[in-house]
Amino acid sequence: MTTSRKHSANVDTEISAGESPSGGQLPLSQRAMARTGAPYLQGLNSEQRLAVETLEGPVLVLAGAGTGKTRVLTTRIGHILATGLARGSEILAVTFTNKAAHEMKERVGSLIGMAVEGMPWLGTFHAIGVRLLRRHSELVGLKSGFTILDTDDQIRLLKQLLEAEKLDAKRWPARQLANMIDGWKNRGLIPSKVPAGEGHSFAEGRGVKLYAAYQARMKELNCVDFGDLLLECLRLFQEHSDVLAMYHQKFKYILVDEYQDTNVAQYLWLRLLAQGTKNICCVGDDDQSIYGWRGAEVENILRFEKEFPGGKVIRLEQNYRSTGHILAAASAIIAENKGRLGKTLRTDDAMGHKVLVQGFWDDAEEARMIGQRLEEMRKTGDNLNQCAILVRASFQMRAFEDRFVTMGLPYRVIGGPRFYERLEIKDATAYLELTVNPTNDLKFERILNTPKRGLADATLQVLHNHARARSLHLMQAAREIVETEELKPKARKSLRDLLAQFDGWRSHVAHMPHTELAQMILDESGYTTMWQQDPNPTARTRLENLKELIRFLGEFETLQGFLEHVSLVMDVDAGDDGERVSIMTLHGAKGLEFDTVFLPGWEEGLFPHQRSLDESGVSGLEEERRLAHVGITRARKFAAISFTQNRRVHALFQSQMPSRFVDELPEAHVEVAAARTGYSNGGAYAQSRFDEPAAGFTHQYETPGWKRAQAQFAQQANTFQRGAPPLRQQKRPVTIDGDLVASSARASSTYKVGDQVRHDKFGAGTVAEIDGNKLTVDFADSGRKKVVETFVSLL
DNA sequence: GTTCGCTCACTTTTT
DNA sequence: GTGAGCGAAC
Repeated sequence: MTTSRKHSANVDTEISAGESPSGGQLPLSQRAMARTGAPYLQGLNSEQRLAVETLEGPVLVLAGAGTGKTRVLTTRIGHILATGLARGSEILAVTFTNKAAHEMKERVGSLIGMAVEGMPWLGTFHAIGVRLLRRHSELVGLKSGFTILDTDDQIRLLKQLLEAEKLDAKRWPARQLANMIDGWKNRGLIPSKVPAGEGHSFAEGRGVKLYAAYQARMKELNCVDFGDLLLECLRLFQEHSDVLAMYHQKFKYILVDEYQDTNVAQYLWLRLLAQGTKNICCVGDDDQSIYGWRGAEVENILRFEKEFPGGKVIRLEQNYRSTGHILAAASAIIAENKGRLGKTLRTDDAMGHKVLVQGFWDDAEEARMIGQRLEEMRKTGDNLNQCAILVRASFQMRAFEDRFVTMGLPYRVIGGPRFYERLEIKDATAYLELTVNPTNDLKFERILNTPKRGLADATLQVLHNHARARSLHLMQAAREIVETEELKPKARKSLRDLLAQFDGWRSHVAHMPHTELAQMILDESGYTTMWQQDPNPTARTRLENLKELIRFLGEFETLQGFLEHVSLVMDVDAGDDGERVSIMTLHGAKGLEFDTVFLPGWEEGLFPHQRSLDESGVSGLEEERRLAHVGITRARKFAAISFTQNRRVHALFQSQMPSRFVDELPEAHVEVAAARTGYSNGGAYAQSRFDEPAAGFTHQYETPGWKRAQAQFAQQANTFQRGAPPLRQQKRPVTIDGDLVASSARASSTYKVGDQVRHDKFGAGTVAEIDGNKLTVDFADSGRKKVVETFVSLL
């Protein structure tokens, strides 16, 4: 490190003075670069610089925690572009998450000052997969407008298949089948390639047959699931060598982020593409591979040199994040693992605080003590945003939430259900999707009777039969059915009304702003009303979410653009401010860092998790250990590990043993928290049972006072967290809100023909027609438009 | 067609 | 202890 700092300093001198002692040792090209100015290379250490500049041939960058992995990746892209070796469109850069893709785009952009559009092939495996498939859909038996199934749709489809096979849904749950199929897809196996015997575990050996049926059905519906986005690409490349050759030509450089998380399918995909230039650079850390359970193969990274002949391995071992003791503790733990490539992290930072190890009586005490510590920190001015509690399993979060609610300590839970996984958001997008694309049967099923309109299973059955007999999609089948006597009058009318509504909405797609159309759809369909009338307190949040959805929709040009995005990008950043402690799982914390990290629940059976040990034995244990390593390395300045003697496991209290990982911590870098009464006899780590007279506390969880506090907090949190609503209502027109009734039902409009109105987007205009809450307005600048009245104001 | 109540399972989670 | 999902009763 020191050498490289000197080194970059030399480059500086060289530019100004034109001479340098080390200048002569540098390759010409690099000296030239330094002269023309390669500011992005400055500040890199020698390892990083090597990783950036080794462009030819396969390279594996083993980037330990906090060693500047993303920096290397983005600088490498910048370097390729700056040296003119390839254009943005000739670089394939893949990540796992959208978040990572975004970050990379942003950082490359600011590094090079280049437009993001210049890198069309920077994205997630799945996003790039879609892109490839859309281009060549016909070659894999799809039509270009194919849709992507989410997990919900997938399960729904599988359920139908199971039903058709007359299999007991209870004995053979669709979810299990879905997992099995996903597993196969992760391994790049199409139905015919599944090893004999594997499907036998499901439904008396019908597993593979069901998989094949599922694939066939998806083709009929012109859709794919997430796994297919890769699998179908593989098939495309394997069966159409000309297409593959084209991409070999195209992609001059390939970069892969988080390589340790790739599954077999992704590996095969990469290998096929890398056969072209062989310039593939994989960045990853075998010590941070924690996704084995969802198909990631650490083997991919361990075997890199074998699989990519001539490949170089570059290790980044200089850690810029954590202080000495923390790094030493993390290193000692991971050193226990056998199957690893091996790295030695080092830091120039001070030793800092030792890692604190502390035992507690139970999870309530654990939460209380951590809460207390956080409170003290807050009082002394520490930023709670820089503090995190990282748990192994989400049920552990509860104790902390309960405690923090009582204390009034602000916190945020990261990793709950994603925005687009919420029921109301899925329902709403289903309506939007159907308006644009009436052939999406799974979405049609989803909303047919939501809100309740008397169109349940019986009706659906009729529609299904008709659709199958005449090979129509459900919406079309419905159209034909309402013309017959097939349905009871009530259902028939209800269905006819629904179809008419969709026709109405569809007629607006072309000329009505899509946010307004979306609002109209949600109002007229009765969906908003459904939640407004729901006495459940969660309904409020759901309405808020719908509002957020409309707002988010506004960030897209068109409805179609939005929907395409939604199927792949499953998250919206809910920008919330205010200082809060983060509570999240260890998995969720990967890639993040905090000044202070609490690691509770280090107990045998919980961490390492029993199930991990049972199901995967030693490799399971090693993955858990990597998780421990990930956890500790999240901390910059302070890490506190704790365990409890007693924990509620399911319903009952269990006596717990400290995790074996606790004993693997190096004595020299750990401080065992001394309980106030002294624990020092016995040799075990502190049991702070006597620490604090727990008496009064245990009961308070049922007291009315506590419940009140909780309710109050929840309310506050609601208004506070969701923040803007009251404010936003004043600033911009209300979209969906508690008091907005299904607006088309409202008899009279507040406007009359001839009124002069203003619209945010279209400017001033004159009302020409009124239809319920929809106005036809002649705008001075934009001509005649249909708009929803809440979007305009009187001039 | 809807609602109620019983049973079951319960680690991690992205796209 | 709790929530989801399914089947049986209204």
